[in-house]
Order: sequence, then structure tokens, then C-alpha cells
Amino acid sequence: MSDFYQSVYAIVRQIPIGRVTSYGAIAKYLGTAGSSRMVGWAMNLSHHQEMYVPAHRVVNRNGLLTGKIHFGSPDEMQELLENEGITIENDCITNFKDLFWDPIKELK
DNA sequence: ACGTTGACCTATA
DNA sequence: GTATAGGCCAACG
Repeated sequence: MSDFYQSVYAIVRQIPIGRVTSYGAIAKYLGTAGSSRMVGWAMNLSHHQEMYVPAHRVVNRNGLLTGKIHFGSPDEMQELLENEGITIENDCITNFKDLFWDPIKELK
């Protein structure tokens, strides 16, 4: 495994409960801005990682749950987020702007 | 080995 | 404001 994926997983695990972030923010934090798709790939491989990765806390820039289909059940991701106190409406995070957790600002 | 795809983002029309 | 285009790079067929 390259350090890139490990770094991505490390960041995702450090996301506080009830907060979310975006692929672009993570990519930018890792210095691979513009290649945010790789972050998505990292998430794709996250499910066969030993350590659990809360990929449900990572959404796209619009706060839309685009990756929900990659979970076992499309509704699983929304349930997990709502379980953490996040409000979802039509697969979108309503208070996304408030719940947004920027690793550059918070983790830097 | 090559072409296509993808859990994205930014920019232009 | 929505629509389309381009760029990015790794994995899959």
C-alpha cells in the first residue's frame, strides 16, 4: 500500500463525530489537489482494509452522498450519518456547510 | 498493452 | 442557474 491511501484513511478516521468532509479537501491536504478521484479510489479500497474507515463521513463538494451505492445498502450510508446527528434530505446534507470539517484548517 | 471507467473538481458557455 | 468540457491518475476488462 502506498502512503497516499494510508494518509487518506488516517484523515478519515480523525473526522469528528457528526462532522463531514469532502474528497477535494482531503486531496488538497495531501497535496494531490486536482486528483481528488484518487481519494475516491482510496475509499473504494477502504472496505478491504483491516481498520474500519468511516467513509460515510466523506462526501462530494455539494454534500451529496454520491458514494452511497458502494456501501452494502444505499440507505446504509444515510442511516449512519443520521445516527451521528447529521440531517440528510434527498441524499444531501442539509447543514453541510456547518458540518463541514476541513483537514487543512482543523488538522493542519 | 490499450481503452474505458470512476465515491471528483474547476472552468467555461 | 444548469450544461458541457477538460484534467487528473489508478484500477479493471
